[in-house]
Amino acid sequence: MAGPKTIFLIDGSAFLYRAFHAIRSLSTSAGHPTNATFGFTRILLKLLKDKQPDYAVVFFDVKGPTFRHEMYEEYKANRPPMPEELAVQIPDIKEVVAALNIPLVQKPGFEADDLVGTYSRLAQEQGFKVVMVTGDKDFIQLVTDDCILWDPMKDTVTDRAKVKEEMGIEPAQFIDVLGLAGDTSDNIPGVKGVGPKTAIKLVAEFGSVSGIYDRLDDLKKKKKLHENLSASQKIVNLSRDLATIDKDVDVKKDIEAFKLEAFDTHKAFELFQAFEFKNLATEFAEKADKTKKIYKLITGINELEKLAHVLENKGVFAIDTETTSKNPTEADLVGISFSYMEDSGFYIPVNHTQAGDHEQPSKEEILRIFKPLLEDPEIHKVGQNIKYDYIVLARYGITLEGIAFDTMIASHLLNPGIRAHSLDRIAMNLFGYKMISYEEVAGKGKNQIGFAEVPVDIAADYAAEDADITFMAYEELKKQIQDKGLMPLMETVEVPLLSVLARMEMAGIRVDASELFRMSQNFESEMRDLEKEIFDLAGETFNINSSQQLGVILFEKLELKAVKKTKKKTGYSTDVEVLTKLAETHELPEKILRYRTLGKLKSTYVDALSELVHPDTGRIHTSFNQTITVTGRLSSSNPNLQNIPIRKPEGRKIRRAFIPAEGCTLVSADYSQIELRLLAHCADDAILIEAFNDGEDIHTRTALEVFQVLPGLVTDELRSQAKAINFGIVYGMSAFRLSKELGISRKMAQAYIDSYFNRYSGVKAFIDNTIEETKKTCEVTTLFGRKRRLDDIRSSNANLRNFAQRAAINTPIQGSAADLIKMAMIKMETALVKADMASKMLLSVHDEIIFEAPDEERDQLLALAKKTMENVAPLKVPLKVNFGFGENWASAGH
DNA sequence: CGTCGGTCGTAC
DNA sequence: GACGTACGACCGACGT
Repeated sequence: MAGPKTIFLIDGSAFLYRAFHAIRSLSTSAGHPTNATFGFTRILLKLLKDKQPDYAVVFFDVKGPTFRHEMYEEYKANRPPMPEELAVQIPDIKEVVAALNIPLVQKPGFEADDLVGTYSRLAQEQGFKVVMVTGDKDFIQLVTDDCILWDPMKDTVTDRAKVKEEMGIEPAQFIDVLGLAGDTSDNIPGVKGVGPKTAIKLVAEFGSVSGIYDRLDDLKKKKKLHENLSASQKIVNLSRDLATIDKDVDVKKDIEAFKLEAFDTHKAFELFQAFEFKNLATEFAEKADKTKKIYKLITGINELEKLAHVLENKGVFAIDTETTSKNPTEADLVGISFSYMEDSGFYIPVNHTQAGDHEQPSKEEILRIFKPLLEDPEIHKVGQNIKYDYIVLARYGITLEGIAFDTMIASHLLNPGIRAHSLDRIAMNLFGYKMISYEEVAGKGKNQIGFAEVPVDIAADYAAEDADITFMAYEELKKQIQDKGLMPLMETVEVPLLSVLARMEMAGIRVDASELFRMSQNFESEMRDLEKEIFDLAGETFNINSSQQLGVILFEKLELKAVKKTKKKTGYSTDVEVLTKLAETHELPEKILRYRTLGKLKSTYVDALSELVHPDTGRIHTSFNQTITVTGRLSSSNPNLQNIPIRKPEGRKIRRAFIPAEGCTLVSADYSQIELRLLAHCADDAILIEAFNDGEDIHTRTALEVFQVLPGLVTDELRSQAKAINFGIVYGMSAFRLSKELGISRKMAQAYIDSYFNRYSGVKAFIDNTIEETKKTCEVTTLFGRKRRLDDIRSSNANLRNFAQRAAINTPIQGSAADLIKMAMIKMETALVKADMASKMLLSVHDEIIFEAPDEERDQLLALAKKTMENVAPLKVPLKVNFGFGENWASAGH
């Protein structure tokens, strides 16, 4: 770049305050304030990005008296001390400045202003152009032809021409203006009745303070002003001196020292991550130093055998498969990668179409070499979502044994509250490492190619990196899991479960495709009829699926009384509750309700299920996800088989399409009242425990307790109300909700709740204790050591706090139930193998396990499951399992 | 043509 | 405001 060099002199102290006040509140999850740090960082980055300076320096004040205090005792005496919230951020801000490699200068006894003044002079003397970065008008006095003032927050520039034009004075004369006007914020007195405007006028006319006093008589006509000026000559001179920025501070004179260097990106990344500036952290995450990483493509038979041998000797390694599909049940192997030490990885192409000059050993050859290794339980494997690799390898006749750790599961156990457990995110969080993205190797959008089409050399780096990072993450996450006491849960529950789930997913469940097809046709025809009736009633056609359009029809065209708004207040609510109410006054809402029911069943279930029937197996293979829920429950997707309808007859019919293989029966085993039993156990509640120990009907018992009726006088109605209360307790229900649920007054609902807690005093104490304890640690724990952070329990926002309190009650109950059924699944799997049975576990629906048993094994399975499931863990109350079986899922229910 | 928030409805 | 945990279809606004 031609022309003189430019230096930016940054008034750090002023920006501290401005940033602090500009952003009202921002803090880390641990509560450390970060608002000033964030604001300051943003200003700095904006400066660096927009102006691309070659030279810059930040100045700060130093705490303590300055030479101005010596001149004037009252200097800044009216300033309150720096707020504690801001003071604690100053070290943070200095760290940011250091990480961005911006020189920082401060000097005891001087303010940032004086350093700016001094360096602006020095820089100009050394041939620099100067930009003073500040919002403070006092600096106008320093403006020259080579020194301007820039306010980055307002993006305004003040140069000599502007000062002359707007004030009619030279910048240096601004000192006299300040002397006359004073500065209330610095507690510098000026002339009474003289503000900036008058001061500027006076200086413009008389040239300076001394000029004014030389010709004071010229102002005789303005009596008051004359009087005030004469009375304060001493003060004006003092104020003028105080406002004069020192340009002769004794400092190092070398401006070249302020030449900027590259950021310390890694340090900046770590700081931004610690401060929880997520976007900035991502921005600063390094395209890490990949030069030290050694990734090798392995193709020759000798090399393959050598690698297998090394892996065997290491005893633990990371494995990752590359395939043709995200769905493991239909994924063909494209390559396999391994890593057994940091910064190293190996890729074995198995089935690439773009092999280049590389020989590709045959699939058979590779599998022959690696199969013994992969099936050896003594050789430990770690992976990222290794359930996927398990299923893929199983399709090639390899049963992955010795699975020791899964980084995705570890990440979730450590932090179930977030959903991002991809290896990319883990690498970013643990190492600040940006991995090669899939788009980078395979393109994106419609241009994206399959992994098999990615050239082998490129694929090798991508795939080997996956294994490498997985191994590195394993070593780090293993420590964290140990530190947090989560290893027992990991080793005895989650890791053993993963292969159980893999086998369940592979098994799938058979569906009667023709039955689904029939249902789809029937729904469609009824929906067509309904559609016609709806349009007739509405007097026009519209999209029935659009609640927005429906709202307009109902509440504007037909002028039905709107019952409520939608949650986010974006429009009229048209949900079941509203439409049911409206159905009393108009025919249309009922038709809509029916249309909705059918549409839901058709699109979400019948049609979606048909789409997902596996071409080879004729069965549906869901995914059971271990790393989604905050409580530790499993979730199911593609399709979700955990929300197949059951409550209403027409929906329940869908279960008839789920059928056993030829010669088999579907068996359903569900834990009875598992959450209430866990509540009894956790709360140690005498009545609940007694009721379960005596095998009572728990809802009837609650009716007895809450409504204080005699045994034998509990009607169905009372039992059903008690059931609602029992459910509500586990969820932390309010009187409002219970009153709506039961159609009673809020007062009455509250009375029921009071009565419940009066009788079940153990439950009451448990709830109170749990909330108190959670406040201390911000963490809840299940019976088996699963943890969930609930920082909001300390929130000043009542909404967030109440939510956290309800979660604090529900999570130990729901989560312990999840732990229990997971353990039951593992034990069932082992028991089935041990008994050498052909029965298979197919599904798990929170408190229920679905099996497929050969007809002749059915009774054996019932006995085995009863024994295994009911004895999965000793509690203060017995566990009870109910069974059902039949020729489809509907009849296997109870 | 994808993404994303909003609404609604299904399960335990 | 107002009951915990999920998945997913559909709409419509918005950005490419």
